[in-house]
Amino acid sequence: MSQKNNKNNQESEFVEIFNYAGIKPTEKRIAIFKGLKMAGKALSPYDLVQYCKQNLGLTLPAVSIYRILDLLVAADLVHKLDTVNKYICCTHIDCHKPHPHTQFLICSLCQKVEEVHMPAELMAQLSAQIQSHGYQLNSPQFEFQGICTDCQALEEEAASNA
Amino acid sequence: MSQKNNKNNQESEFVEIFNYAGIKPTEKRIAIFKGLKMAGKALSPYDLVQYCKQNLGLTLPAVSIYRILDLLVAADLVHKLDTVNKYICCTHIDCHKPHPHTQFLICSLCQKVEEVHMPAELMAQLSAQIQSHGYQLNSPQFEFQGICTDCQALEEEAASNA
DNA sequence: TGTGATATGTTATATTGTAACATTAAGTGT
DNA sequence: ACACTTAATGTTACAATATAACATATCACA
Repeated sequence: MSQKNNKNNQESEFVEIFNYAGIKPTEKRIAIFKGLKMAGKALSPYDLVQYCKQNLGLTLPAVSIYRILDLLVAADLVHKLDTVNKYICCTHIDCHKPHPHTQFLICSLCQKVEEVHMPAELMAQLSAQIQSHGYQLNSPQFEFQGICTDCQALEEEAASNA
Repeated sequence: MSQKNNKNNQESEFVEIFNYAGIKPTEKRIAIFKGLKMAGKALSPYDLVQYCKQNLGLTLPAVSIYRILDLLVAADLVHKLDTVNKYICCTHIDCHKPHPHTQFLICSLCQKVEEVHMPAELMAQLSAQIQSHGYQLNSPQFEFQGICTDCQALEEEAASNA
């Protein structure tokens, strides 16, 4: 099977995902989604402009990126990380069902993002607490800031040198 | 006791707080801190420019606000809400001791912020979970987005009218 | 009172985000 | 195939946010 076929398979996979999500699979939308998936980390809209230009040879105006990202977020194919104003590809795009609470761990130094799963019970307790204070969660998404293992190691190294 | 004396008492209270926090109690710093306290809600740096001009008759360049806010945050007199890029006065400035985990509930519609206290055990479990994924929390602060009771009511009203 | 350190102001500019409108492309019915 | 409508993207302009580099002012202390 040639590279071209692999590529086409991937493209058609995206088309399928878009169709399932109920949004039209246009060239630009797929490119942005693909870029975000390829990048494997959270990107800002302007990061994506760069990424698409360098890695996909596609020059898009920032405005289009903003618009398309909004669309992808609304379709739940992409998550917006409010704490850092970046976007990340949903890891559940293959399981075609609404997914439960999503928790993101964001490294405040290198900005690496991990989508993790915490015990459902713990998240339920947390939600209950928040609701007991009168707040209704609008999205089942939590973002937590921390320092990832890599950056912890770097920090320790720097400290021992100083 | 005259208004003037009340004001002076308040000012001197601020001076005391600043001294305790180890930062010099300059006029501008106190003004910004006071403004944030008076406002009683989270403000962006540019919001604060407006607020100080209108309510304190003090015109400060945004740059100074940024700088002073950074300082106040470092001194733990003010919290920065990363999710909304706003600042809010710490509610514990009177208790002169390092305070434990702080949780903020932020209304995603009206931006009202409440600093709440959740069960220490729940927060400990949450921290443990986050750390078990290799992330070390850099600040004991959680921000949760939701819709406050007031805005919930407004939404229901709007829905019934439609 | 002079002098170094700290605090604030000025100017300029980078970055991020949106609004208003123009253009292009894609469907739809005849 | 044709005109016609709608959706998608691009262009331009600009508002809002944030920071960098440097200038000036203020304070503390010898």
